[in-house]
Amino acid sequence: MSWTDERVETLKRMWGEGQSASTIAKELGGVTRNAVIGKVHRLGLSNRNQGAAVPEAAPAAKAGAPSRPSVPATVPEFEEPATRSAEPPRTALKKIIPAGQPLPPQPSANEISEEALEKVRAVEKGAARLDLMELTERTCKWPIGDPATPAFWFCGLPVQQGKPYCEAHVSVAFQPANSRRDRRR
DNA sequence: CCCTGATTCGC
DNA sequence: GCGAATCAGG
Repeated sequence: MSWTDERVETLKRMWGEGQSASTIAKELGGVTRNAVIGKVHRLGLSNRNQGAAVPEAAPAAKAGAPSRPSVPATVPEFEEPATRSAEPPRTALKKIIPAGQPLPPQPSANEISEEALEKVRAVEKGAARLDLMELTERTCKWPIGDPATPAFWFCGLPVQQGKPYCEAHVSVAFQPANSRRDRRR
């Protein structure tokens, strides 16, 4: 695969949207996230953040391969804001959750088999208890606890292939239509 | 362990 | 220019 105009444009757009390199790579196909990152740098749009000019004294010397003349490069000068009455709103860029799926709906334990519920309980005791930041495409995204309290985490167990949840949570999240079908009243 | 972007350097 | 390997961090 090569970087056609179209592909570059997609790259620019997605990178601008804050998508991760790996996500972009998947979207484009035929390239790895490394390729995407490399291209991003070559295009000169590496810094999604514009204002962070860190002086950064060269840490130098790694044992293996210091062959860089280490050019300070052009550090764009930045001005100290004269007025600072209040904290800047620090309105961040919209961030997009890396994990593919949106957060799951809370379980409504209506027509779920006792067996499945039991399993879930057992699983939740041994869950990985992951933080939001730690969720990936392969970690169960089932929320446990009250999001408003500190005692809130995500299951985090290995997901079932292609699903956002682990096996136990898949079984309560995706009920077969037949089981809830023909519930007459 | 999974992920993220950053950097280097042979091609 | 390209991107795998590697680095550094979460």
